[in-house]
Amino acid sequence: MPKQPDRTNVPQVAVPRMARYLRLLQRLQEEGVSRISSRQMADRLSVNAAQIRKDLSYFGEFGVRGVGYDVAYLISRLSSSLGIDREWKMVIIGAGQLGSALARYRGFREEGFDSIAIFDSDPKVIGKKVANHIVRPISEFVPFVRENQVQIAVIAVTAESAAEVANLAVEGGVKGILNFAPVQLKVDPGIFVNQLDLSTELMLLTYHLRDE
Amino acid sequence: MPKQPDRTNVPQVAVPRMARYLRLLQRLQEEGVSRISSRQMADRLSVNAAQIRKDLSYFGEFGVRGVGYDVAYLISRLSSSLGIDREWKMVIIGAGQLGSALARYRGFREEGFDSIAIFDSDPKVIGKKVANHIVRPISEFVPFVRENQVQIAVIAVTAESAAEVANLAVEGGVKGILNFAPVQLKVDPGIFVNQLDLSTELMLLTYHLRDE
DNA sequence: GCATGTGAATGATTTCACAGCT
DNA sequence: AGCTGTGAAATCATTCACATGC
Repeated sequence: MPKQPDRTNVPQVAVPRMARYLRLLQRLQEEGVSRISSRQMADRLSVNAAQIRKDLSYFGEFGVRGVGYDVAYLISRLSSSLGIDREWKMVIIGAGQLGSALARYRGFREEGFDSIAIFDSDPKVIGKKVANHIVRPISEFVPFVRENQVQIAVIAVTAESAAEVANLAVEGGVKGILNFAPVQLKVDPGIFVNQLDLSTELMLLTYHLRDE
Repeated sequence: MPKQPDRTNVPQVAVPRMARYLRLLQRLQEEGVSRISSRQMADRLSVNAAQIRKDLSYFGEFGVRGVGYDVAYLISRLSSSLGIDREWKMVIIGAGQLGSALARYRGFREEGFDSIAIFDSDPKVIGKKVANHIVRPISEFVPFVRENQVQIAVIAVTAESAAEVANLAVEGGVKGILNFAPVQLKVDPGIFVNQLDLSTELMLLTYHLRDE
């Protein structure tokens, strides 16, 4: 009987690494590579080969001993493990600079993330066209999200409005939030929030650079 | 003799947490709070209070026993620990949607990050105005960065051009790179790269949502 | 009494090293 | 011979619990 991978003991930190592996594999496939070893992947990513093998093993046995991994097969299994083997419906809240840029970003659609609407509360912005979507008033948000079974909301509003907007998202039944506003959101358990703060990302640089 | 905090044994993961603490403290200061305990901070951030104290202790002794931390003082010490107690000169490469949005983002300047120029290779974009800067041709990049002692480059170009652009950045003497392109950059040691991939951030959500 | 700062204990993650398969 | 998958060892990080000081 084949061992069933148990998702409960996947280390948190392994998940973003899996995404990086997938990125590399997609690139390799474009380059025409059809088979690869953990060692070769490790060289390209500057990580330890055993770590790659162990990370993959949390999700299943994808390789062949003595041979390596089939690139196409591994892409398909990783995509499935990361949940991007299907389309996700996503809306963007905040049609400012960042929200508009996100709405237009092609990389999302390529990975199965489909921005189906963009919302704002500013009457000056509502009705304008952003990336083949008309900016909708935030008042339409909850019914829209309910009706269209939207699973993901991307919050690109100011720190002041973010908490309020997050409540609407939860009210509408959204299951995951990617939050660019620099505030810690408090949401119901069962709703997953990924907090992304661009200034914080720059601080990671300055921390390392500060005394050179 | 006071113990000197030894930066070599600061856990990697503590650094982004420090940035979160700083964010909270800035917010508390706006709310008029002047003193806080690790417990109160822990409650607001949903983390363990001992972790906050230990993280802070990697950088010094900032609190008073029996009393807590002075918010203004802790902000100043954290800012210094994270290297944002001064202005950083930054340029943006890529004047597409994301690059333009980043150039206009006000949050950067508030934390001391000063975008002093934006570059692109597309003649259709060069010369246009983005957030009070004229988009400059990439050919001017290396001399500009050298002359102005730019320390940080933000890469917001396609995956295809990113490696090339990173080489230019290093050639110009940039010390830190924030890379939004979904490729692993290989740069000289001593240059610090923070890789930020927006699709990957969404995958963190879908991983958790995939079977609900 | 109250809250910090920190060794010591626990827990998590990474790396090693090798059995097992091709 | 070459490479995966994985227990066991080593390393790294978090939490406990309490001495120390206000």
